[in-house]
This record gives sequence, structure tokens and C-alpha cells, in this order.
Amino acid sequence: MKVLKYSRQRESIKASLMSRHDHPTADALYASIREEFPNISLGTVYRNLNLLVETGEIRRISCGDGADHFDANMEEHYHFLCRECRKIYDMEPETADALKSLDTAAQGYAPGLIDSHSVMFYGRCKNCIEKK
Amino acid sequence: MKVLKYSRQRESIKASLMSRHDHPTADALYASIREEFPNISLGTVYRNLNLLVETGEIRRISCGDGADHFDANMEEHYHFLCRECRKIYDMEPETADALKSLDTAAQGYAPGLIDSHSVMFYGRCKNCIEKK
DNA sequence: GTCATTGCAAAACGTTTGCATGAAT
DNA sequence: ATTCATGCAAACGTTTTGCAATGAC
Repeated sequence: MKVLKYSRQRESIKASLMSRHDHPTADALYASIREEFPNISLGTVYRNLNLLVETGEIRRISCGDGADHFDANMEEHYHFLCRECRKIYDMEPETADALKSLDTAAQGYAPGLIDSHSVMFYGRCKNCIEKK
Repeated sequence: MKVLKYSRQRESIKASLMSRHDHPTADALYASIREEFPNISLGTVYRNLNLLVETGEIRRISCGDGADHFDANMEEHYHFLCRECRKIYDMEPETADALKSLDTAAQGYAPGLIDSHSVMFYGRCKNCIEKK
């Protein structure tokens, strides 16, 4: 098994992601990392994001809008993509019941092993509804 | 607003998708349509799949495995992607409660308007768990 | 006749990879 | 000294697009 070596680029990528409250794409993250590391390459950003996902330090959000998004918040929560403004919202389950039901619904498919951190919802957000 | 004209290619794409129980990608669908329309182009398949999604006749499944998948089953159900075998399963909510809780959890974000047909779950399926 | 749809090829997009160089252990 | 990580550029797979020709209405 491969042993990770320290790299300041990887640290910076993780730190940058942790400091954000949005859910940036690799490219958006690349743009902000460049302020600190003007020579960093996009390939390095992708490679390290993949590593960080593998080690469970960050999470990948594939919402189907073309590019993957990333999130350093590893607490149990869902994501909601507004199909109108394309913004991704964090979505905490309102009640323990909601969570429990999700797990129940999942039992038949992957008993005890569902990765419920990755549930994706789609719709139209409050903001967009009110603007109409 | 654009008015759709009849096209046998579009009909065939929809019919082909309706006849399948899996969740094919555009490319997989293209391969099977080619048996009936040897000259159809991949661009046409993509264009029509997009049209059919817009009109609500079929559904797009973006599970983050590289390519979008499509589904002609418009009944309320979720999808589950096994991260090991990469198969997509249909996932009927086990109980009305599970569904209700999902809707409840969604109220704060898109009251009454969440597209709950598109909830995606991720994990490891029973088959893959048993094989270990 | 008008305008949507097609096939084709090229381009666009997000992401991965090969390789020679550099950094960490 | 070994082996992982980097920057760069090229390649990859998926999807979109421009265009002239065809088909639906």
C-alpha cells in the first residue's frame, strides 16, 4: 500500500477547502489556491482532491451539473442542488426521524453499510421560488 | 417557445429506453438504437435525450460515475449506486414514512416543490457484500 | 415555405495520465 | 537512496455545437 508523503500543496488545498462555506469545483479551488501557489497545476489539484477523498478527509459531491464539487465538512448532512440557480445547499436532516427513515429505506440494499453522507436532493430553492 | 416536431429517431430512443430495465448511458442506448437505425448519430441521441428530459418523458440519473444514465420509469422511486460493481438499482421507499420524512426534510429548502424523484443513494450493494 | 431535426465532424469540457524534475523521508 | 509529489502538456471520455442537407407540418 502506498504511503503518503507530506506536501504543502495538499495541505493548502485542504486548508483552502476547509475555510470555504460553498462547495467549490476543482477549478474554482485551483483559482483560489493559485494566489498562494502561483505555479500549482490543475493536475496537482485533481490528484490531491482524489487522495483526500480516498483518505476520507474531504467529500466529493457529484450532483450532475458537469463538474464534481468538494466539501470538507464531514459531518452527517445531505446536499440540495437548486436546478434554477445551480447553487448547492447543505441540508441538515430536520429530525432524527428523517435520518432513521433514510437508513431504513436503505437497509434492503446495503444493510448497515450505506454511505448516507452522500444523499443528493434536487429541486428549486426558496430564493428562486420567491423571485418569481 | 419551440414546438417539437415528430421524429422517428426520438420515438425509437424513447421506446428503446422504455423497454429496458437497466439504466443505460447515452452511449449504451446509442449502441442498441443502431440496430434499428444504423445511420443515427450519437449527437442525435444526446439531443433527443435532452429533449425528452425537458418534456418530462424520461429522467436523467447523474450518479457521478462519469456518464449520465437515463430512465423511462417516471414513478416515484430513488436510485442506489453500488460503488463496487457500479450498478444502479431502483430503490422503492420501503414505507410511506420514509417518503414522508424525505419530504419533511426537504421542506426548508424547496417547500412543496422538491423533485424527490431524483434522490441518489450511494453505498455497497448486497451482492458485493456477500461476495467478500 | 418555414422551421425543427438530422448526420457528421469538430470543438468544448472536466478529468486523467505519462514523463522528466524536484521534494520528502 | 528510495519513492512519492509536482508541473506541464497531451490524451481521454463525455457531451455539445456549427453547419449544410433533410423531413415534418
